[in-house]
Amino acid sequence: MPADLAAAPLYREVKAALVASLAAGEWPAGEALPSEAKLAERFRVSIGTLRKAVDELVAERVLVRQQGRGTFVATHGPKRLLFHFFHVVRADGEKELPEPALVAFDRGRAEPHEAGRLAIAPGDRVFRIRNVLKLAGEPVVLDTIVLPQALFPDLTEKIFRDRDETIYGLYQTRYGINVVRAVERLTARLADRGTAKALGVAVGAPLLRIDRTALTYHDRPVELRTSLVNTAGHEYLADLGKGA
Amino acid sequence: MPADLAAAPLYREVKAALVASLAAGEWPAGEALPSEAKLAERFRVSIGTLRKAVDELVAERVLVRQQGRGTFVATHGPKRLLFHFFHVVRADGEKELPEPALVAFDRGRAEPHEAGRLAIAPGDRVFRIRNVLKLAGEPVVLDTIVLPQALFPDLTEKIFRDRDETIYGLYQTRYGINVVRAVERLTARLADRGTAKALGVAVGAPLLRIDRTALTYHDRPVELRTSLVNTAGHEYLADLGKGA
DNA sequence: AAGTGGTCTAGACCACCAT
DNA sequence: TGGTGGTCTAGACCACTTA
Repeated sequence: MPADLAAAPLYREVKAALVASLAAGEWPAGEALPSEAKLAERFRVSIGTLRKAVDELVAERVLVRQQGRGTFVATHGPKRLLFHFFHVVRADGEKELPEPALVAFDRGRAEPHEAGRLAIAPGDRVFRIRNVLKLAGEPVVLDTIVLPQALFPDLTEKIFRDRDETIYGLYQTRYGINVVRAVERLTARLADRGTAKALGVAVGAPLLRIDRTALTYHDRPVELRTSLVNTAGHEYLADLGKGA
Repeated sequence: MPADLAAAPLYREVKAALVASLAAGEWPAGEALPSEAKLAERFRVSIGTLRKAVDELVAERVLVRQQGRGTFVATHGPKRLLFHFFHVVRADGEKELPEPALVAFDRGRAEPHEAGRLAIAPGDRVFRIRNVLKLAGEPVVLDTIVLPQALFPDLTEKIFRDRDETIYGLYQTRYGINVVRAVERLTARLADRGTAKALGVAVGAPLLRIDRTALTYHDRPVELRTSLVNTAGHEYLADLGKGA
């Protein structure tokens, strides 16, 4: 009997099954998965094969292993934010946790270009949230977040403002939406009046613009974010070739 | 007998030994390494352990495996350039190979800030090379490359201009210098007169500035490159969370 | 057909954590 | 002490390339 033409290796099937369970919320954020021995039994594979599947999810930072304790769904704490989702650092290279201040929280409709990137229909309801991020007390980044209301049904300004965790942490713990990846597109722009005022720069000053699409399992988009960064004293740090 | 406090796993030692051999040029660019069975024998480890070491080097794109053929030192061809070291894409997302045009080739001395990043002494001899990169026939990027002369002893304008491969390919094949990683720092700047002319934009137009340090084995810096990008029709694409 | 990397398994032992 | 992940090994078999 000929082999399947596009037969995926067993460990990929196991990985896909794990991702399906994760996407279904079988193991909530921070929860321990069953032990590797039990998972291997459940999928009827050897422990080596199971480990290879988990290895890949650990490399993608979806899962976290802790020797002696178990394997966990990675949580969105300050460390993960700083190391993997916030690349603006001081010009001297020092990393610093941004301090967000809510500027506006509105409801609206998705523009066509937003709808395309969010995989929703133009005109669908969205939240528009605006934040100023301070670094060392100085406003450096102006963020505009666009969220499909369908994914965050009961979100309110109060909930957003009173969260005691990171923004992606809120998505994860309250809405079961786990951001696992993001794609960023960077361009240079000139500051308009509103932005100049918010960031304390001159109109026409050069700004770094970051257009981010945040994705959950299966590369489903869940958030759009535009960041305007004053790079007078900060820069965007990218590391190529480590596995990116 | 107590275990070593900071004992590295065997496969890490094997990996370090492989990197040492690579850095020493034991297997030149594009050459096949000995088979996994032979390498396992050489390091006196099981094939599984040897494979784990090679796995990591493959993930870092230092080595390339080809089933049925062997394991090779990764070469710097157009594909590797496009996928891992050149992140400027058209605004519609299409990737395109840049076409470089040499603008200037000079010898000079390292400025203090350059010396720091290149791990050489201020005043050491360097090459300064300026390129304009065209995309779809239009000038989009102005590159300034700084190279320590000590690492590229016989480099001349003619050699640089007449190469029939990528720039990193030239470093690799002619000088045995294999760029395996790069760190990029991005900021927004306004175009000065010279840059505006080279890129065909107005003085004061916003440009994306990329400061890259290219590294070889053991994170030794080998090249500094400053790119000024006209992001009117292009953008810098970064993928977070895939392993970056 | 011979040689290479790719997958899968089974089991032993170690290091770490909770109790 | 028992359970967890981490390492290392040995071997079988498969898929692919080259000649």
